[in-house]
Amino acid sequence: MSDLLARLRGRGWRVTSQRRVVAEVLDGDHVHLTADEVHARAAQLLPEISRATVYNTLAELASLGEVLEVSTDGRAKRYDPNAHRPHQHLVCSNCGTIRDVHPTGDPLADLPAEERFGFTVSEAQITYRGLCPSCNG
Amino acid sequence: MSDLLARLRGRGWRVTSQRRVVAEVLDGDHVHLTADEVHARAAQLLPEISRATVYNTLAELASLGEVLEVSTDGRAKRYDPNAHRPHQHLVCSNCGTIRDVHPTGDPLADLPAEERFGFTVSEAQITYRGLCPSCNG
DNA sequence: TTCTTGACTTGAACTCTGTCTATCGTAGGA
DNA sequence: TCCTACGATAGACAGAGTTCAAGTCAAGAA
Ligand SMILES: [Mn+2]
Ligand SMILES: [Mn+2]
Ligand SMILES: [Zn+2]
Ligand SMILES: [Zn+2]
Repeated sequence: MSDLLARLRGRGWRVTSQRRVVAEVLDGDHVHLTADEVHARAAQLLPEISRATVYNTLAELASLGEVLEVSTDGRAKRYDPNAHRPHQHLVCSNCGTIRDVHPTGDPLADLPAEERFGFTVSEAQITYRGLCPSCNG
Repeated sequence: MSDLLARLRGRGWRVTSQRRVVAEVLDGDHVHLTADEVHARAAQLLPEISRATVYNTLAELASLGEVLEVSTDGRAKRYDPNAHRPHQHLVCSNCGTIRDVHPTGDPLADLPAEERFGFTVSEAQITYRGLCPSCNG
């Protein structure tokens, strides 16, 4: 995420303190925070940052392909900085923990032409569910 | 869906006019309505039906396994009467149309043990995305 | 360095989706 | 036909996200 700010500057973005702290909060592996979680952590670094700015920045980063929007349950969307290596998600049905996983093979290959209804299919999103070690008695 | 009411009666449910119209609205193939869409259609058959009753009934049907809750986007959950044959979903990225699809093979087989992080994995939900014939110029 | 300006940020009101609760109504058994 | 526990209702409430008018400031120009 460190050169993210450089890439954004290259695209003509103003680099503001708000955007810097959002980028900082989104650093790491297996990070899948909700917008309000991002806001809470950003506010520890920059107390006056507003909710609207966090929502705006996350939506912009997502539309540039710099972060992924992940909705595993019907609740709040989660924001994923691991946008440059394709992956899927494994979610604990009990506690909600999310891990990045890398299945073998091409998921699109399993959808035969007669099951495509004339669609141009470009992507397959897989959510694996189960119990994590802590929740699995 | 016609014998649904019989199954519910067998489980000790009271068969009310509200539950009848919800069951009627949920009949058909490739049906994936939101709760408020179900409410709107039910209200054409039974104008005084309330939003709360539709939400309650759908949640109960889902917990009995009679309908599926599907969340393909971060928006409203959709309710799927096709609960007795396992399937996945194909969604148009442009207009949101949803089709039931049946991929070949077992999706769980593609997740190797070293990518399971000690989880007991029981289910894989796949959302295929692309453009439907109408949206694909 | 200072000036200028349009992009960015803010906070509050607003929308959408879903839940809860107190009260009223009725399906179905006695 | 009567009883009553289960179900329905309206409206308040909550969580997630969006919108907007007004104020602020990053960064290029001079
Ligand atoms: Mn991820
Ligand atoms: Mn379906
Ligand atoms: Zn768990
Ligand atoms: Zn379409």
